[in-house]
Amino acid sequence: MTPTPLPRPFYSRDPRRVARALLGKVLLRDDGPLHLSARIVEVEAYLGKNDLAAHSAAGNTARTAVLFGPPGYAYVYFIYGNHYCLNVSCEPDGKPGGVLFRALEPLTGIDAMARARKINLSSPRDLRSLTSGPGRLAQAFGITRPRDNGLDLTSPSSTLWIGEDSFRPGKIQVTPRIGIRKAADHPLRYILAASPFVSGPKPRKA
DNA sequence: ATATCGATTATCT
DNA sequence: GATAATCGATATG
Repeated sequence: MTPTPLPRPFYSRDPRRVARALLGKVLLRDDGPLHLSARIVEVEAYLGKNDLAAHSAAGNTARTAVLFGPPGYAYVYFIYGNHYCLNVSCEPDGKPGGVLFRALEPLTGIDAMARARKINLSSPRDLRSLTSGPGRLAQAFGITRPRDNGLDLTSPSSTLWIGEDSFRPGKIQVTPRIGIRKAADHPLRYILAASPFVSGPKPRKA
């Protein structure tokens, strides 16, 4: 079943509400013959105000302009000299805010994702390593700043967009955000508690 | 199993 | 000049 796109008003609100609502939705790459899709299982909210960890805290610059623009657009940044990470802009035009995609569950195009990640899928059989982590999922989807920053994620005619199908998420868990030094104590990370594709060490039985 | 570290560059101070 | 919304490799228990 093909997902239907999420409209712009979906993103035109507080990033915490967008983050929660995005869990269980689907990220799609449609680029010529390439068709990838994966379910969103882990996200983080970055607030426009009172959030020192957000890139928008440095003001509206060439780098962060998308975060200050209208909602529903891709903000892609480059970090640690190695990795791209994907966000979607939130809040109405003029107000910053965004949601970072931290982990996905691969649905279709798994072989192409493995190729993009340079992972041999046969022996470790570890689907988690494809899209579990913000840098990993960006690599699996071929997301870069030059290609994808500023794309409209509400339009299926974009090569990258977000849709919903009939999936209904189970229990949602909220934790502190990962990998930040500033404002590390706020509970702004949202995960599907039942998903084995959440980033971090492999879940272990109690 | 956890801990530490190098990679490599855009951005900000 | 220092730091960063990370990852993968290596070292150590």
